[in-house]
Formats: sequence, C-alpha cells, structure tokens
Amino acid sequence: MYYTIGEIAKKLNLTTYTLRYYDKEGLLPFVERDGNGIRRFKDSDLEWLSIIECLKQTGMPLKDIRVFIDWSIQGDDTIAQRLELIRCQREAVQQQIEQLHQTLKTLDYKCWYYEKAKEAGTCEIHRQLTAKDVPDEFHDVFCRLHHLSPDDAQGKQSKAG
Amino acid sequence: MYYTIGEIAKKLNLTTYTLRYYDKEGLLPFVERDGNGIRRFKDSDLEWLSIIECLKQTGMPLKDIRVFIDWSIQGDDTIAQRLELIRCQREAVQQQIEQLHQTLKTLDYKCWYYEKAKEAGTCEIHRQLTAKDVPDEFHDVFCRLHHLSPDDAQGKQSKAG
DNA sequence: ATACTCCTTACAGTTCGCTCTAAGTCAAGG
DNA sequence: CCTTGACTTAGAGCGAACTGTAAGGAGTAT
Repeated sequence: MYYTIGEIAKKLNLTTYTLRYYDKEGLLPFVERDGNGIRRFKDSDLEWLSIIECLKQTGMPLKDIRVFIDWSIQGDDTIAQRLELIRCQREAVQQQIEQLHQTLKTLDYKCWYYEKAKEAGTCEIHRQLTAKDVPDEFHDVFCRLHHLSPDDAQGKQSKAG
Repeated sequence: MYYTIGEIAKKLNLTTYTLRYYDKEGLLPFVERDGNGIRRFKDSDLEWLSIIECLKQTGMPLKDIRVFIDWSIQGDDTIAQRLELIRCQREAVQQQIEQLHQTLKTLDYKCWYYEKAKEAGTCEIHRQLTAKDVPDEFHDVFCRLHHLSPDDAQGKQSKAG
C-alpha cells in the first residue's frame, strides 16, 4: 500500500511543504519514487515519521535527527550509538518534565495571586500580604520569584506583575 | 539597590544583547534610566524577569508576553484578563507535560528495542519478535508507532529505525 | 482539447529569537 | 590627557524551521 505526499500530510497533520523540506534535509532517505519521480510512502515510512516526530518532541534539531536516520540506514554497526542517543534524549525529556513542573507551580502561585487581587479589586492587596499569608505550597515559588533564600522571606511584598 | 544590565545578565545567565532585545520588544517598560540613559535594574525588576522567564518556559512568544506586561502596567482594570491568561498557560503546560510523558514512553520503547538489538548484534531480531514478545508496557507505544488499532497488533514487525 | 488536480523542483520569503557590529558616551584610573 | 571598560543606539546578520511561489509535468474528467 502506497501513499502520496498529500495523503501522508493529511494523515500526520503536516503540510506537503514540511514533508518536502524534511526530504530535502535528508530526513526521508527511505521514501521511494515512481517512474515520474513522485514520492511513494509506505506503511513503514509512517513508522519512520513517527520516530522523527518523537525526536522532534524532545527538542532535537532536524540536523541531529538526520544523524540518527543516517545511522539507522547504515545498519547494525551503529546500534550502540543509536541506543546511546535515545538514552540521552530520554534524560533530556525527563529534565524538561521537571522544568515544566516548576513552571506549573509558578503559574499556580500566579493564579492564586490574581485570584486574591480579583477578590480585593486591586493588586495592592499584596502589599498587605506577606510571606506568612502565602499558602505553604507557594513558599518556595515565592522565594524563587523574589530571588530570596528560602528562610528569608518574612516581610517581602510583591511589586511586579 | 540598583544593578547594571551586565550584572543582571550575569545573575540570570542571559547576555546583555538579549536583555536589550527584550527591552526593544517592550518587555521591560519598568526598567528605569539614570541621567545618562543607562538602565538601572531594581530588585522588583528581577521579579518581573522571573515572570517573563516563566512565561517563556510555557512556550509563549515574546509578543504575547509583552501583552501581559502591558496589562500589568495598565493596572487593576486588567486583573481578570491576566488571571485568564495565566490559567490558559497553565492548561497549556499541563498538556505539554502529558505530551512529554508520551514521548518518554516512546523513548523507553526504543531503548528496549535497541537493547534487544544490541544483545542480538542485529536489528533483524525484531523481524522474529512480534507484538506478543513486546513487553506489555510498550503495547500501546508499539501500536502508535505502527499506526495500528490497539487490538490489531499480533504479527506486526518493525522495519524502521 | 482543455481544464483540473495533484505532483515535481528550485528558490525566495517569513518569523522568531537572538547575536553581533559600528559608532559613540561616560566615569574611573594611571 | 589618555586609555580602559562598561554602557548606549541603530541596524545588520544569523540559524532554525518552515512557508510560499513559479514553472512545469502527468493523469483524469468532460
């Protein structure tokens, strides 16, 4: 079963521009052509594209993804390198998740901040509130935002945002 | 206590170029100048910059962060909008975390795939292996990668990567 | 025949987020 | 007085990842 570039684009929610761009960048060396030079995508190409998509999600630049593809095409001699690369990206993703949890906590604090301000009708309310009025769960976020050491937050007030 | 742009750059691990660029883009309207036009950063500006950093981490483009800053400068009339925006970014971050967990699972599968291949000395091993040889935890990843419905994975073999 | 649609290539243009250069100002130190 | 070094601006340049255009070809529909 073969697919045209347009069908694949639709299936994967990409544009044909993007797919041709990937091909030009050497990410799709596995895609065959018919007698007229028209790309014929196979089911196994969809698998390749899923892997490319996965690596893109890790934040890997296209030229590095290309290296991985090249290794894969090269064959069994590069298995160890490919394993190493995947493990490395795994680590990177774990760190990104951790980072996003931090970001989420900061946004939670900001939600609380603006909910309080909305109740009061003014951000001025946070001049009265000090660290001890801030819910415990936001204590460390509060300190991070104010560039304070965690035990040095008694009387601090928010002036920004 | 005032800081120069160079001191702030060092403190936040940015370049002075970046900070001036942010200023040019309207992200730092709160930064004061001395008589010679030199930027004087205050402690509360560090708090602003932390918030900018947080929003950047959510993937928000600088021009949208600028909107948030503008609202903040405008004052209490925009509290509801700001709350809305923060809640929206919170949602976005939760989705990103979910997405990264998917990506992590895919990488875990790929680790397993290459560990098996490394043991065997060849990726050919995965031609023998079928869905029932794939550990249960990877079943759904396996199906996703092969664009299969989850109950239709009996005899499928990997050809890519 | 001719219109339509989908494909092809080559290459130009766009957006984002910096990154750097050039030319100049100012304050401190020898 | 002169150099050094950190600051200023305007504006050019860059790399990544698309995004779009122009010109053309093949296959089908009327």
